[in-house]
Amino acid sequence: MKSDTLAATPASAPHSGRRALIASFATELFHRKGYAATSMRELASVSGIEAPSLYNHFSSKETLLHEICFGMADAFVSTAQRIAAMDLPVENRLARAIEEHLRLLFSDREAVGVFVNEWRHLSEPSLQTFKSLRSDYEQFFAGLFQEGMQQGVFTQGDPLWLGRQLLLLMNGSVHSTAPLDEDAIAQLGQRFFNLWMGGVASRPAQIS
Amino acid sequence: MKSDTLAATPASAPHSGRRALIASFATELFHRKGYAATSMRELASVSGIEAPSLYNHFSSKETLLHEICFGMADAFVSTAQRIAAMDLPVENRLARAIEEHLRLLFSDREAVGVFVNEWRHLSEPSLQTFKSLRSDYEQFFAGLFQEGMQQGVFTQGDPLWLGRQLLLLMNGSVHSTAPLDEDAIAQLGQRFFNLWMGGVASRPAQIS
DNA sequence: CAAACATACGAACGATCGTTCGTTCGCGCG
DNA sequence: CGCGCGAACGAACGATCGTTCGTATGTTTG
Repeated sequence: MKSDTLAATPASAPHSGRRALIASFATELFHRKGYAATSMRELASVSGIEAPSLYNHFSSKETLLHEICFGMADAFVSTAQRIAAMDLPVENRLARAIEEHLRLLFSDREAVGVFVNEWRHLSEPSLQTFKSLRSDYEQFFAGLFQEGMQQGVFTQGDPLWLGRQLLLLMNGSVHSTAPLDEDAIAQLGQRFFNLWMGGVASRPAQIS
Repeated sequence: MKSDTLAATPASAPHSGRRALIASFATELFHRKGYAATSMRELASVSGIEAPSLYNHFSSKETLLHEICFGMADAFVSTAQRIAAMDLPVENRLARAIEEHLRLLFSDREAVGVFVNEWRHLSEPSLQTFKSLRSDYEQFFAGLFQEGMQQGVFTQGDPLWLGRQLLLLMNGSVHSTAPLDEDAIAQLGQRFFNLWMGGVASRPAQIS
């Protein structure tokens, strides 16, 4: 019947990246409309199938969110571990951390948007695990600032506060529209690094 | 029957701030769980009434969101206009803008959280109006940076980018747990101002 | 060729959604 | 006293939610 025409397209991609495709559609929807406001039927619609068929690829709606959030979380922490192991001056490690964070961020801005804004819809115990990973990553940045302060490279302050603020700042880039190429990302990293290290004043600030 | 006991409590507050109370409960729920994930029945439950009774005070769920978002938006833009009219050096106006923004932010962190994160669930034409107000506020900060650059007080850069980043940074404080008193807010303002003007480096950054 | 498997489907489940309706009840005002 | 009105309620509406089930079909494997 209609299976000749309808099944033709799916069959043309035997067991190909259909699952990954659905995940990327889900990422876009979760990012643009939010997890709670996205229905499985809508996800199915943009995926070109019916809602029940989604469950041949993912066991639940939350599984989709889980994969997106933990996929990004794992990428961030493993990058952090790689940089932490580098034998470089602390300010260079910070510059590297900024650049790598931005690189990861711009590799999939929508996934990062979900990672940043929708993780709270995870349920236990995943929620606790996620928070733990997130805390690890914050601690990595805090550690850089603390180390820099001990060496006198950075001015004194609350390292954890500085780390969180820096992450907050960079993550804001998920809202930008245009994708950035490799060079533009490196330049943006410089921009963040310079702002963070030197501020915006032409001379040291002097206000009571 | 039960009306003797049930109606007693509501009657004790004749036509008092019931409406405002519901709005504040809604703010807390929208902030903690998100607009889409908050049901009218849950809001009614924490308000101590049944769901249909909510419609004696608000004509729809979105009306609640509308009031919260535009309440904050109006407060922010009117503050901006007040500061813009001040006869002060641009860096002092920036410091004032930071402090007043934080003051407003900490006057109701939950409402700001909704203002920042849940506005996208507004529908047209409110959505366009909101974006316009938001843009006005960003332009106010961008204007400060641009003015500072023309005077040579700030280093050159993209003023709109700087403005958005600064707002992003400050708005992150909605996630902090503890409320801050007047002095603590002023100190935090100084902290932001110093970070923004002078960065974190003990000496000017020097990395290729 | 047949059995097993992956993947799609329509139908439908119970739950919950935002909201409407008709009604009741108590308070304040004439 | 009586009358209206704000504010509450239970019942219920249609819609939509995430998900399950039985089934059909096409591909892969033995």
